[in-house]
Amino acid sequence: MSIQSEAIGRRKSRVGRPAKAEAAARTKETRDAILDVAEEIFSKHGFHGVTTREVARRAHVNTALIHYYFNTKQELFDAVFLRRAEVINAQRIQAMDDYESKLGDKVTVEGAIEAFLHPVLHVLQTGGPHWRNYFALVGLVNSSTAWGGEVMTRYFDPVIHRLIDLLQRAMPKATREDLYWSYNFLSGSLTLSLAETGRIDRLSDGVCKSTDIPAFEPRMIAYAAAGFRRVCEGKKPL
Amino acid sequence: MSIQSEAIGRRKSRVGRPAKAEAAARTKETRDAILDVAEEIFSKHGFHGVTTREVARRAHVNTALIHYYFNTKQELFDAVFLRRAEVINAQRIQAMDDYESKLGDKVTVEGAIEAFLHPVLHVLQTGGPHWRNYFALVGLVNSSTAWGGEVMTRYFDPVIHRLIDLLQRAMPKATREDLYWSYNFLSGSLTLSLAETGRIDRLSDGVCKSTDIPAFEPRMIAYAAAGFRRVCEGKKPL
DNA sequence: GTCTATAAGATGATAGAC
DNA sequence: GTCTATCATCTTATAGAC
Repeated sequence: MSIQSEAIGRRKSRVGRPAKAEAAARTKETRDAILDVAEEIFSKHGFHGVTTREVARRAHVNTALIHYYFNTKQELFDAVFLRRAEVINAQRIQAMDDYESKLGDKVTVEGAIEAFLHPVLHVLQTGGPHWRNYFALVGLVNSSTAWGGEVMTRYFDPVIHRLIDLLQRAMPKATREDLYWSYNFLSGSLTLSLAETGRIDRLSDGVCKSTDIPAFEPRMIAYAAAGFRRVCEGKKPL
Repeated sequence: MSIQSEAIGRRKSRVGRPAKAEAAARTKETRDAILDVAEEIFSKHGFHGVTTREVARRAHVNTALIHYYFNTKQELFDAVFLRRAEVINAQRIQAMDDYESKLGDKVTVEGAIEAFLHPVLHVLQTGGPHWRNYFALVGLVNSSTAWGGEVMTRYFDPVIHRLIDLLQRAMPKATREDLYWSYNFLSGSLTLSLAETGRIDRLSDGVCKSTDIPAFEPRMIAYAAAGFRRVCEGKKPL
């Protein structure tokens, strides 16, 4: 933000700078308002279930501004997806690097999975509704035949491969095939929970709440770790 | 089909019946052609990503016929979802009933999950592309915030509760909360795989194929059963 | 049951004033 | 940067002939 305004300010004399900086700040506010609204309704209704007019209306912004800032609806969608992916991916890579640095050859399946999951669950619990909307969108995209394969690959592959490498170190005899299949099960469990459809709330008649991260996290880690171990280093044949 | 044509035939004399039967058969063919096409493209692009014109075009049918047979686009979608749900749900309930009758108090976690999964995987492998499309649609709907909670509850709750009861019998000390959370993890793993997004194919660089049921089934059962046991009857605290 | 024609409205996107 | 006005097209759905 300050970098951008200084770069612009350079063209004019010093007295022009505060005004420029204010304008740049307002630009960013408008852009973010559009992104936040788009994120929310894309996560509920998918790409085709959202109109640029609806985004504009809810962001209290003129329809033409959507195209001024993002050109097309598709590019708006991509911008929504990318914005938080960059942030969370860096955190997850960092968490896994830190964990491996600390444990070395003593990395465990539980530890690896926790390092992989925790940044997501932490921001879900403390990051406010925007992050909840974002991860609901990730959950939806991940299960979509038209988008899931390509988009998820584009944005999330490096993080996944970091996890697979860690797990391979925890289970040196595991085959790549077993690791990838198991990861697919983990991914499904995680993204369905992120989608927060309220399904488990209805199914359990209120016993479980889809937004209850403290109930979710330890169970998710225990369930996935036990599953990985059984598939990747099980004594009995499958 | 034969029941329907006889019911219609009753109104006219015997000579009218062959013609009536033929007309009824053609009606059913047209209806099914529309449903099959709708199923295919709904599963790829979701409710809003499909137009009734596109369904009509691909089914080689006039646009007005969509509305003649199904009234609205929403009712067409519901008909697509219901058609195979009835078939597969009956099979799954039957498989779990048979399993419990045979094993009685000796039901196992693996056995219960297999009875729950196998009818789905069997029809996926032997039922042709229509069933693949159908389950991809179920996977998409299950992760959708707008549809997932309500629609899945409406169509699939009885089957799930039958599984939970079986698992409770296999693990008498398990709490409802642990059972429902674990089921949610199983559900995510299953529906992501059903969605067949090609994600695992890309991620594993071809080592795993999302359509490879014989590779999927034993791993899925082993992974889920180990997860359930760990969460629902784990000795160590989570 | 199947067709043509069309209503009635929404949609993504742009041009051009300010 | 933000607005108004508008284009060209597509959408669901229906009326009415055959």
